[in-house]
Amino acid sequence: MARNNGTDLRRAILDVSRRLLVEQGYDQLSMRKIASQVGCTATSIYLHFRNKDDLMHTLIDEGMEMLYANLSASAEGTTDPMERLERLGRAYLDFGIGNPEYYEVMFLLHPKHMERYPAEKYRSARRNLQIFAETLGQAHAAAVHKQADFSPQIAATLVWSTLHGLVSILIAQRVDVSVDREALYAATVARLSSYASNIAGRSSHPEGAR
Amino acid sequence: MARNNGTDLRRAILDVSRRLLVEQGYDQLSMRKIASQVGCTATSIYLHFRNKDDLMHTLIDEGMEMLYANLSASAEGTTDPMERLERLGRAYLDFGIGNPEYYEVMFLLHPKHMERYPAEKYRSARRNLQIFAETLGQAHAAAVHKQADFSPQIAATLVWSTLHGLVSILIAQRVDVSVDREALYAATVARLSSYASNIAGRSSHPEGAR
Amino acid sequence: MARNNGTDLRRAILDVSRRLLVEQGYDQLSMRKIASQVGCTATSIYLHFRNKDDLMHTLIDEGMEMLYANLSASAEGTTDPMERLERLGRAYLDFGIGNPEYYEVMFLLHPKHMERYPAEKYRSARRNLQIFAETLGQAHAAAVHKQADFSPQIAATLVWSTLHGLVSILIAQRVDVSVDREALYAATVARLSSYASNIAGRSSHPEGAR
Amino acid sequence: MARNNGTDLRRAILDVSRRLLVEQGYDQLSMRKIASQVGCTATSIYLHFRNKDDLMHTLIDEGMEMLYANLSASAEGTTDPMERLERLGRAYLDFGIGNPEYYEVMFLLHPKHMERYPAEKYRSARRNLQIFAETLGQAHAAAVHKQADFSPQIAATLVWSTLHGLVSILIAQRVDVSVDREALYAATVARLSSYASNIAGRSSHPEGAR
DNA sequence: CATGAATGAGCTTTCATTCAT
DNA sequence: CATGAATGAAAGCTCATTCAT
Repeated sequence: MARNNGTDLRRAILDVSRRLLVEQGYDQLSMRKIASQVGCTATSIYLHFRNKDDLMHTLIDEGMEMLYANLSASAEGTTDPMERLERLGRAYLDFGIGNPEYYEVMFLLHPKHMERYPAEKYRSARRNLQIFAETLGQAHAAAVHKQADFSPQIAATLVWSTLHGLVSILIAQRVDVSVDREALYAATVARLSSYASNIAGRSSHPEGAR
Repeated sequence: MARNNGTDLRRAILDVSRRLLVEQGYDQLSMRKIASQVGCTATSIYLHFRNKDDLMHTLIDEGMEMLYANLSASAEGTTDPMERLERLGRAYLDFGIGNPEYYEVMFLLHPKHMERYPAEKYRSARRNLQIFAETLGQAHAAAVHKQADFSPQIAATLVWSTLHGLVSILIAQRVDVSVDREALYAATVARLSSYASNIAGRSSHPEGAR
Repeated sequence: MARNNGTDLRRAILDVSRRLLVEQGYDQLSMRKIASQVGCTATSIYLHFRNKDDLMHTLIDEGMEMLYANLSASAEGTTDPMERLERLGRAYLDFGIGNPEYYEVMFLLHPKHMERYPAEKYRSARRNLQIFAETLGQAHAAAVHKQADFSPQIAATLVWSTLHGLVSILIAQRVDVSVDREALYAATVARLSSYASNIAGRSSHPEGAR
Repeated sequence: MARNNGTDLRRAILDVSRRLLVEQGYDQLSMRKIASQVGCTATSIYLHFRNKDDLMHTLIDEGMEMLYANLSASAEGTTDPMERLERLGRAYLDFGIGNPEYYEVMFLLHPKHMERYPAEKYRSARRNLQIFAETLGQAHAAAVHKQADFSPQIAATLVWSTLHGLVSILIAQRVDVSVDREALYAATVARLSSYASNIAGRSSHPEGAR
């Protein structure tokens, strides 16, 4: 109630918005509700954000940061590319499943709903993709002298697509309850390595196999 | 304005709804907008659909039927499980990319937005999943006498998750324009076979294993 | 479903309307609902009633008839004016409490809601009032040679007002649950005789008696 | 259009609502109509009242306060219970006839139409009933050492029922124009004392008391 | 920096009623 | 005698946003 300054209010608005988003979903989120939870007037929000879109964009940016932080942390302390990759995969899945409504705004919300969000901003996802790409590149480098089937960028996109596929069918509650979540998790993460393999060509199974 | 009969109007409402859905997104879709595009009154829609949910559900049902038809047709004339699997995969991707409007209601819409849609209806997706599961099972049978890492049901879910992942990041326009779509397609479809492999254990990479 | 002729349909509409009225109240009553319960189209109702008001008026008329029948029956077989009066009172209360929604349309509905109901029609209540007035007159005659404080018409209106007062506070659920209904009933009915007394002047507290 | 402050608007909304209520009846009363009469937008009403019910409840509360004030004032300066009772009766009738709009929401509206009005609130009528009960109790005390036929609470309810009966048939315009209003008034008020008598047993018919 | 008041557009849904058949 | 299709009006309510203070 007593607030020091405007920065605090901005912070409070963002925190409340994120919480409401996570708790109630995007289309339950209104300026009025945010204001009432923050303890200010709806009008005050406009002092800190140009409009609702601006607020959402800031939220998305923060979400991307959070995800990036999670991914970075998950990979720390490991240099083995394959282990890194699996850890990154787990971290991504954990983030998505753990913050479903947030994830929804970040990745599932139709751009048409967020018309004024500058297209390039969505590509802040790119940095999150980059961390995968780098790891895949390392795996490629480790396996050496083999031709790639596709570029690291494509490999990273495929990794993402795979992870995103799992996250989103889980979020959307489309998976039959009888299916074991952990099995899906484990299998999905385990398969990520094969994308690295493909960059490196079949050679990454090879020496041992032969 | 002049319309032959009620069936036409019903059809027109469904078509317009789909179009608006993909053009403007779910929460921009209103009975009024539909009506205005169709060229009738909002009230008239209620002559054909009990309410907005009913309209959506019909859309979902139609989509599920279409998808099923596509999948069935794609697999016809092939008995080789691996080829079947790839064809199914292609068909799924084609459907999703080619009918983003349908796909959006069918798989991207959060159930929270469609509260009154009977849970069991979402499982009409199950039939579409089943067709994958059967094919995976055939592959398993073909590769014989090896333990499965996971059940056909899980394998099918993973296949779906993989396909859905690609479809939805494409629909949501989250993929960098510089990335080659066909490469993503090809790589994704090519990987589906590995799910069959895993059901059959590593033996399906036969030569080295033996 | 199979219906003989139009008279039957008219009858069915009225019966269903009355039932719906009793069960769900006036403002839940719509032409559509009636039609659906009757098993015909809303349009068909208009073949038998000019509009909703016309239907309601017919219903009110029937209600008045019912009430009149109840009152008549209740008084049969008694010639003692005082006993007749009490029986009439009971019958009125029973009708009102037993058909609250019906009673509401008949006596509580603001004329503004039923604008086109010819004012004189409301006075079909008059016949119901008349039966009270007659009984009060008989009591007057029995007590003889005393001046009346007010006319039988006024006495009847007062009787009605008293009964209506009780019925309507009960219907409107304004009476505290701790109050014994039967005590209210009994006291109200018992007091009706005093209206007769007043017509007959104080003499009916028979000076001769004391 | 130009308005000093929000209190004025709130007041205006309440006043207009009452007027429209009596002019057109409850179910013709809409937020839009109120707004248009007040000269503001329908939305503005929601700045002062949570919803339509809230508006109605405020109206009821105001009415109850007014009635209580009138009753209190009417009885001031008299200690004789019988005179007090008659004055209270007059005051009640005057209020009802004089403020049919208030009276309608307060006592004629079926709770079904006002679903969300907390049941206990309707019992704010209790305070108004209490003032009758006390006066009846005083009469009982004055007449002493006689058994009551019924409790003061029942007596008060009967008094109310009697008064309400008259008010509501008058408001609903169900009384034949040829009937003299003042006669109804006078007779009704005069009869109230008999309720006190009954509490006190027949002893209040003085001959026994003497 | 913040607010209270107000707005206009929009929402889904229900209604009584009409008209061509 | 009955229908299916359609309508225009209206309902209660929520929304993002603005403006004067």
